[in-house]
Formats: sequence, structure tokens, C-alpha cells
Amino acid sequence: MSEFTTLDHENLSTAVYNALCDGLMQGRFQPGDRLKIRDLAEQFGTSVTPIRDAILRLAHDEAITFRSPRDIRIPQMREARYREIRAIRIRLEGLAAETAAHTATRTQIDLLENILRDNEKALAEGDRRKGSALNQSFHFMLPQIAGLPVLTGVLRRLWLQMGPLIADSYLQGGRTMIDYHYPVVEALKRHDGAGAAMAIIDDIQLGGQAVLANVLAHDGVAVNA
Amino acid sequence: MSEFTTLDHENLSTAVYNALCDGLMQGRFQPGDRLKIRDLAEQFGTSVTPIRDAILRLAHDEAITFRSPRDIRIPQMREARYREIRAIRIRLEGLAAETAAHTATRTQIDLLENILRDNEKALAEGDRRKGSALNQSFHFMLPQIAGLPVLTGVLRRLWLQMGPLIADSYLQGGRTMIDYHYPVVEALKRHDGAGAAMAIIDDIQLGGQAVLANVLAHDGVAVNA
DNA sequence: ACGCCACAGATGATGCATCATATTGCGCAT
DNA sequence: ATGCGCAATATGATGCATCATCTGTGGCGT
Repeated sequence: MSEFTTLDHENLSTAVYNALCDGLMQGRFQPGDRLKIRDLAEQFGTSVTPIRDAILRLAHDEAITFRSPRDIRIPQMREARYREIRAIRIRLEGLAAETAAHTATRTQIDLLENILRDNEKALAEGDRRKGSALNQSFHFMLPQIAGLPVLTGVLRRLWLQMGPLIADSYLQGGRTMIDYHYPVVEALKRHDGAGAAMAIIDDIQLGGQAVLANVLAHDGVAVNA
Repeated sequence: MSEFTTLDHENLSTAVYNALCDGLMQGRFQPGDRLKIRDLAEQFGTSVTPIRDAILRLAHDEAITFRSPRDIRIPQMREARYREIRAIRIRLEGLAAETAAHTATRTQIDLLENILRDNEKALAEGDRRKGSALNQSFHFMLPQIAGLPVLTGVLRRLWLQMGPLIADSYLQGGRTMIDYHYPVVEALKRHDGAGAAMAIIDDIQLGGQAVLANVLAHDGVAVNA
């Protein structure tokens, strides 16, 4: 857990929150890691107040938990919880893909294809962090194309909870993390809502097998590390 | 907006947050109402810090918004947003009902029927606030029966955004707010997942027509129900 | 030697002082 | 009389001091 980059503009609490979110999504925190408000305040160069605000928000998102009143930690994803989140994502990202198929413009589809191209490159170069970020970008493009801001927010929270897990799993995912994205784009081009929904569901279930395997490895009985 | 009851136990911020949530769900705030941290601190008898924490959380939930950096208000629900939330609820409460149908025990079904009975009584007595609360209880029993805590949290947030609207709409809803609940319970008794999902979707769409009418009356152009 | 208790350090919660800024209202000039 | 501008006030943001509590270690007693 190295230092964080500068916190620009607007609101300190929000800036810290965003920085911590990024850290979470990039796998800079491991499950079990403990966060200390004073330490973070020092790292960010602020007082404890904005850090506390950010921590509270993250805790509200269940992206971090208070193991005891004074022990703030990155939680371990349990299998049941992952399966539940996956079931929710299937419903919601399915909705996003279906709607996006009806509204997607040529420009937006080009954007998606650019993401895929960049992702291929990241994969070829073995840049996991970038690949993971692009995978996420792809998924979040769908509710955005669909024009569903509330859905975007809900999904963001779910991804936040999966953050440390996803970042870790992407390493083992390999091509399966991207292969299933192509049928999604194809369905969008055909304005095929049902097809797009099925394609993204495939991605979540099949492409996400590496994630599930990762959960099982950590959650199951033998919890080492 | 009268005074709030005592804030017991644990964490002041959380207590204030919960109190404000309750206020929101009970329709004690109207869209456009302005919240002032110092005033609330006085009403709750705390310093501004816990109030600020709670406000921040509510803002994060988009249950309240910062119109300007210093102007905290209850937002007006717009039609597009309501439709989006409804679409999400259809997916998610459908999932909850379907799962609940497979897992519901006799005891849990009894609980649901108790809620319906109380709701009938509240309706007969014209106790709208109680009726609205029981309606909410019914909906939240489903993800709870299904054993889906993450889903419960997601739905809670969505309901929070609809809080002032729902409380207001229940007045005009009349029996349609409860009629569609009975088929849900019947489907649960039959362990009919698809039936339960369809029944709750009916409730959201048909029972919720009063809500939509309410949104339309306040929001954009005067469209009919 | 082992176990219990006490004290010190750590750490989040709370309260509050201060700051920056936006809003509002009054006064002055035209 | 009206409009512009300045100042007073309101109000959220930030920082920080203090408090309560938990943790862990070391010493004392058995």
C-alpha cells in the first residue's frame, strides 16, 4: 500500500473516497488489511476528518467493515456473498445490456471496440492492472450507454465490494476475461436486446469462473495466507 | 418536520442516519425541503459532527442532494428516474420473490400474512403512515426470506430515494397498494418461483400506478396516469 | 512459573473552533 | 426609484483537541 496521488479539486472527503475506491478496484488493498484513520490522514496529507468521512462512506458501501469499533478492515469475500452479487449483476447488467442494445449509437459502439482493442493490448503486454481497469470500463459503459444513472450507481457499489477480489482474479482469468465481451458488442450492433443480455450474462458466469474459483480458494476451509 | 425521538445506543452518526431514514420513509420530509446541519444538531441534541456524517451518508445514497455546496435539499423525483428505479426493482424484487418461493418456511409465510392482516386493518382505519410502513415491510420480507443481504441493502437504498414519494403516494393508492400482495403469498405457498416473481412484478407495476401518477403530477408535463 | 490486574499506548467518536464562501439585505449612487 | 456593490450573516468544510474504550505488555502475587 504505497502513497496515493494528489487529491485535486472540490471536496476533500470525496477526493479521498475516490482515491480509496480506486485503490480498492486496483487491488491495492488485500482482504484483511487494516486501515487506520490517522495513518491515512498522514499519507494523504489531510486531517483525520476527510479521511473519516471517506471511511464512513466506504463502510456504508460495505466495501470495508468495522470488525470491532476500532478495527477497520478490508473484508474477505465469502462464497455466498459472491454468488448473491453475481445473481444481482446478472439481473442488472442484463437490464443494462438490453437497454443499451436499443439505444447504442455508432459512436458509442466504437468506444466499446476501442476498449476491447486496448484490453487486448494490455493482455498481450501482460499489464494486469490496466486489463482489469479496462474490463471494468467495458462493463460500466453499458449502463452509461443505456442512460441509466441509478443503475450505474448500484453497480458501482457492487463492484466496489468485489474490488480486491476482481483485481486479484484478473491475474488468473486470462483471455476468458475478455472473450465474452465480443458477443456483447455484436449484439449491440444488431440492436438485439435479448442477445446482448444473454451475452453479458455469459460473460458474468463463464468469464467470471476464475473469480469464483478464487473465492472458493480463499473462502473454503483451508484459509491460509 | 417535528422533533425526532431519542437516539439510543451505539453510534450517534448511525442513529441520526437511521432517524433521518425513518423520517424520509414516513414522508416527514417533502421534496424541496432544505436541511440545515446546525438546526438538525439542535433538534437531535448533538453536535454537528454526527449530523454531518449522517447527511453525508444520505447524500451518498442520493436520498438528499447538495443543490449548491451549502444548500442541502430533498430532491424531487423525476419521471425518468422513477421509471429507472422501477425497472431495477422489477429485476431485483423479482429475484427476491423467486428465491424466497424456494426457501420460504411456514413460519415466514405466517409472518407475511400477519403483515397483510395488519395492513388491512391500517387501511380500514385510514392509518396511512402505518399502511405505508407495512407495505414497505412486506416488500423487504422477500429478500430477507430469500436470505439475500446484499440485495436487501440495494433495495433499501432505492426505497430511500423513493421515500418521500412513496409515503405521499400511498394516500392515493388505496387498496391497489395491497391487493397485489396476496398472489405473492399464494405463490410462495406453492413454492412457485416464477409465479412469485410475476406477482411481485404485477404489484410494482400495477400497484405502483398511483406512484407513477404522483410523479407525473409533480414532474414534467401533465401526462395522465 | 503461570495467571491476573493495572497502566500506558493506540485509535475511533465526538464536540467544537475556525475558515471559506455563498447568500442576502441594506445603502449609496445614478 | 432602481440597480450595483459591499458588508453582515449563514452555513458547510476542515482541522484539531479531547474523550472513551480497546489492546497489549509488564509487573506483581500466588
